[in-house]
Amino acid sequence: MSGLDEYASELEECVSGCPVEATLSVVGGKWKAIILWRLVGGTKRFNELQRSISQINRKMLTEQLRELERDNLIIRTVYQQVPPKVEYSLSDYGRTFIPVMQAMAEWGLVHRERNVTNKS
Amino acid sequence: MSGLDEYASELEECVSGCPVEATLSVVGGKWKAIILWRLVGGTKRFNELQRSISQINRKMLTEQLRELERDNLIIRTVYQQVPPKVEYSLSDYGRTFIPVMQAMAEWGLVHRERNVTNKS
DNA sequence: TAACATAGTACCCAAATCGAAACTGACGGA
DNA sequence: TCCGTCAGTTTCGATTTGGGTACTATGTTA
Repeated sequence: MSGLDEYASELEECVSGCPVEATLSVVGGKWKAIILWRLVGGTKRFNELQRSISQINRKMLTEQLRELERDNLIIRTVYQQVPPKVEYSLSDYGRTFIPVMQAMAEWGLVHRERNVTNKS
Repeated sequence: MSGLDEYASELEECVSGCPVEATLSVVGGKWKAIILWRLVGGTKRFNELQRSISQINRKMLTEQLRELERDNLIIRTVYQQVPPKVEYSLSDYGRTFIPVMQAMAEWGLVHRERNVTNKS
């Protein structure tokens, strides 16, 4: 209990803004965490990403990638070729987000199981 | 590296839907994680929550709380009093989400520090 | 000569989300 | 009688997000 309380006092205080809110301001929204999670598996090309995230369209994917690049979470590499080739990968900073995504993914698995066995 | 790869193969596969996406479907959006994080500190009344999340208005808070209750993450307790008293607290299931929030909060702290020291 | 591929951009419209403000209801106090 | 409290609901408008279609470049392939 006291361990959790320490966390609470350290992390919960929202004087200079809630830290959870700070995280959401960068990786919130419908797509960013999903995109980053795809990149954990390694460098991906634009169309590769789009195909692996079935519901996203080009415009959305472009926008989200641009914002992630602006916030230094991913690196965009353009190869001067025809047809074009652009690769996206996690930056070192982006990789610091992997533990958060792992926590989310694990919880998501359990959540899905729970919703299969216990439909309430 | 292989430890991470195991995670990747287990968690990244999105055949039955990406687990990160599954998590976002329940606690995604602008407010839910923030509300849940407030409740880690213990039971809160409606107005207490509203005051502690300065940017949220009553309508949004009501909606988000209703959805969190519907998904069994929080418990709503109504006291038959005038003026009304309604308390919100994390359910056992909601508490399983604490590690994810902790990961988010920790990353948020580091992110903020980074943005203070390195304004790029 | 036409089609195909990639990684976009531009434009325009629809839908979901967000938010400010007013309203509610029942009781206690001035 | 009017005001304040709490926990909302209702209404309406604004903002954000999402998405379809067409268009771009250019080298390779049929």
